[in-house]
Amino acid sequence: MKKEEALLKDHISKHNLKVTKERSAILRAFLDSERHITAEELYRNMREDGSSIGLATIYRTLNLFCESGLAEQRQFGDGQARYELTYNVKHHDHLICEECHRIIEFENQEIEALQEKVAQKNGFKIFSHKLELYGICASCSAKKTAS
Amino acid sequence: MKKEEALLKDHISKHNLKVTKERSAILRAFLDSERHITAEELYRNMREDGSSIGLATIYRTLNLFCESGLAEQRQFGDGQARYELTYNVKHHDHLICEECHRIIEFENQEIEALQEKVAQKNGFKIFSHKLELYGICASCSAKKTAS
DNA sequence: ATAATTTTGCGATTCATTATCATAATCGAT
DNA sequence: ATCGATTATGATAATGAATCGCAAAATTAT
Repeated sequence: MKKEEALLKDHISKHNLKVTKERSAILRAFLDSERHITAEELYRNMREDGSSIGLATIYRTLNLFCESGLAEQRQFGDGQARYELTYNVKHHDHLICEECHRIIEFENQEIEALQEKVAQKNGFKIFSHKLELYGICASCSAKKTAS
Repeated sequence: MKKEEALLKDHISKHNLKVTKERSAILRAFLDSERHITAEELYRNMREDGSSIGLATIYRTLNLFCESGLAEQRQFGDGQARYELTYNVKHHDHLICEECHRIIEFENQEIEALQEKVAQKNGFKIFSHKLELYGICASCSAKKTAS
């Protein structure tokens, strides 16, 4: 059993929930899918593979993944929530190309440390943060100057 | 005439738009209101003061403010867009208390510089960024440990 | 003032997400 | 394995924020 599956089952048993074939199937599909997927995209992917799981269940299950600590929900400003596996994944932030919508992950320990400093100065204890850099990537930039 | 009003009128005349009493009233109310206001809040504030301007017009006008460079729209993850005066206001980021929803603004030049460095390393040109620190403020923290 | 154009308010509409509810599946105890 | 209690599911309705369409009203250039 994969450790992601074990984590989910642990959360399920601790909260009097139930292991269902739908939840197992959605977890498998989620782990297989590209990062930063939306509920709709995951729904369509699974339908194409013959699944008959409903969209509401996808939403419910993705929320369950977030509650269990497997995943996190992100809002990149396009109106749809995106879900990302975060269990056993190093923390990182995002660079987003507004042209081709490519998402690059990065981590920067110096920035994290400075954030802590800012929080401390303001008497805050940080639980989470969101750092997103929006711009244009090298290849889109090249395409633009070419045209 | 305030410089905010002048900026808006400049944008209006450059785009063959029209100065209306609604737009002027919304601008006045917006400048008077607390920062990070939602369209609904601004709508309710104005209604309470006897305005009969419709909600759709508030939305349209706040978008106009953003297009004119007066304001910016922000998403703090509670599902409603918030609007903030940014014209003639120094750039800053946000600390958000998840307990009392207080929003503190801060600026940190070191972090900004590091962001540029990250972008450069990845071949990106940054247009904008979003840095939000979510946590609990000192007074809420004190209340919690007291109870 | 007139005509051309833009704006407004209202209600209808969209879109993502959640709630409802009847039926089905799961799980622990027998 | 079966039963009973509880939770999960799928379909659809409902929600809430934001936008759209349209007829009527307001604005601007002439």
